[in-house]
Amino acid sequence: MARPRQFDEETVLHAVCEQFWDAGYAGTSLQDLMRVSGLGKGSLYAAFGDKHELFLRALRRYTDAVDRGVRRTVESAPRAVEALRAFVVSPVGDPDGAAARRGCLLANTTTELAATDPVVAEEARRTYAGITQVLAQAVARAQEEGDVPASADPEETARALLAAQQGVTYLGRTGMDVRTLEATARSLADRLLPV
Amino acid sequence: MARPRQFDEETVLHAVCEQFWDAGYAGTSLQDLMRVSGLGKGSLYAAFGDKHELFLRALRRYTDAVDRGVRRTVESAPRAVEALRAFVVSPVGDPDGAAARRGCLLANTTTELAATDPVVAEEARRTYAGITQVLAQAVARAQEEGDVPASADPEETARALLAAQQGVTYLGRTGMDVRTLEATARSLADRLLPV
DNA sequence: GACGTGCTGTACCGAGCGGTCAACAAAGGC
DNA sequence: GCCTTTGTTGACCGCTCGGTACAGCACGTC
Repeated sequence: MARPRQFDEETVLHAVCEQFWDAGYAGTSLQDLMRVSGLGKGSLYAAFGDKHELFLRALRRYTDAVDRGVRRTVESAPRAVEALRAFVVSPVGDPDGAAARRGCLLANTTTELAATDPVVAEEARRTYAGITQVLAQAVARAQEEGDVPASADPEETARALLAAQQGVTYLGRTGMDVRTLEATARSLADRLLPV
Repeated sequence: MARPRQFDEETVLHAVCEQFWDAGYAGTSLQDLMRVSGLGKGSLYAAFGDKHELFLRALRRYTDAVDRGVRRTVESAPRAVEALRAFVVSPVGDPDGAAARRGCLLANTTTELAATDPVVAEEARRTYAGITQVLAQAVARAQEEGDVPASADPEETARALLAAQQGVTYLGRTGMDVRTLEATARSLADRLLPV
C-alpha cells in the first residue's frame, strides 16, 4: 500500500469554500488556498485538480448544503407559510450584519463568473430550480393549511419569493443597515404571502 | 500651449464602462482597457489615474445615468404606478436575454468588491438611497392617483420594489429563461402593487 | 520657425500569478 | 528489509499583472 493522506477532504473543502466566499474567485490566489487549507500546491493539485475544479467542488458542496437547509426548514416548520417567511428573511442573518454583508457564496460567484463560466451558470440554475420546486410544494401545503389564498399559482409564488430573497441578499451585500434590511424582508414576505 | 488630447473623455469612459461591465473589475486588465479605449498606458494614467480610480470614474458615470433614467421614467409616466411596474420589469431587457444575462454594472461590481472596497459599497448605498427616494415619491403620487392603496407606506413600498427589482436582475444574470424571468417580474409587480 | 508644454507610445520593472516537476517521505505487501 | 505506491514538499517555470520612466512628438505661442 501507499502513504495515506494527511488531511480530511471535507475539512479542506470547507476552508476553501470560506476563502472563495470572502474573496471571490479571482480574488483568491493559490497562496490563499494553500494557507487556509494547510496543504502544499502539489497536494491540492493531486487531490482536487486545478483552481477551477477545486472551486467547483467547494461550490457544489455549498449548494448541496443550501438545498438541504431549505428542505429541512420546510419539513420541520409546523406551518409551511412560516418556512416561506423565514426563507425570505434568511439573508438578514445576525443582528450586526456581518452575515448579510457576506451574502451568499453562490450568488456572489454567479454574479462574478456566470457570464464567462457556463458550468457555474448551470450550477446556479440547477440549484435555484431545486429550491423553487421545494418552495412551490411549501406554497401548496400553505394553501391546504389555509395560510395562502388558493387562487395563487404555487410555482409562480415560489419564484417571486426566490427573487425577493435574492434581492434581500443583494441589498445586504451593499451594507444596508440591518434593521432597514430586515424591515424590507418582512415587508416583502407580508406582501407576497398575504394573510 | 501644449499638445491637445486626441481622445474624448466621455467616449473613453463609456468604452471602459462596457469593459468592466462585461468582465468585472478583477477580470479586466490594463491591456483590456488600452484595447477598448484605444489609448496607451501613459495616456490612461495621466488622464484618469490608476486602474481603481478609472473604474470609479466609469462607475459614477454609470450610476449617474441609472439615477437619471429612473427619474426620467417616473417623470414621464402618465401614471406613477406604470413607472413603478416598469422599474421592476426593467432588468428583463431584450427578448433574447442578453441584457438580462449582463445584469447591472453597479450590482455586478458591488457584489464583487463591496466586502473589500468601502468606496464602492458607499457608492452603491448612495445610489440606492437616491432611487428609493424617487420610487417613494412615485408611490405617493400613485396613491394620489388612486392606483396604490393609501394604507401603504411609500418608503417601505419603495424598498420592497427595489429589492424585487434587484432579485430579478440577479435571476437574469443566472441565465434564467427570459419568459420565466419576465413572468416572475410581472408577478412581483402585481403583488407589490395591488390594484 | 524656434520654443516649451503636455500628450503619446514603448520599453522596462518587480511582483505575483497559476501550474509543473522531480526528489523525498511514509505506509503495507512480500 | 526491500519494493511499490501514493502523498508531500518546495524549487522552479513562463507569463501576465499593475505601474513607472523616458524619449519623442505635435501643437499653440510668441
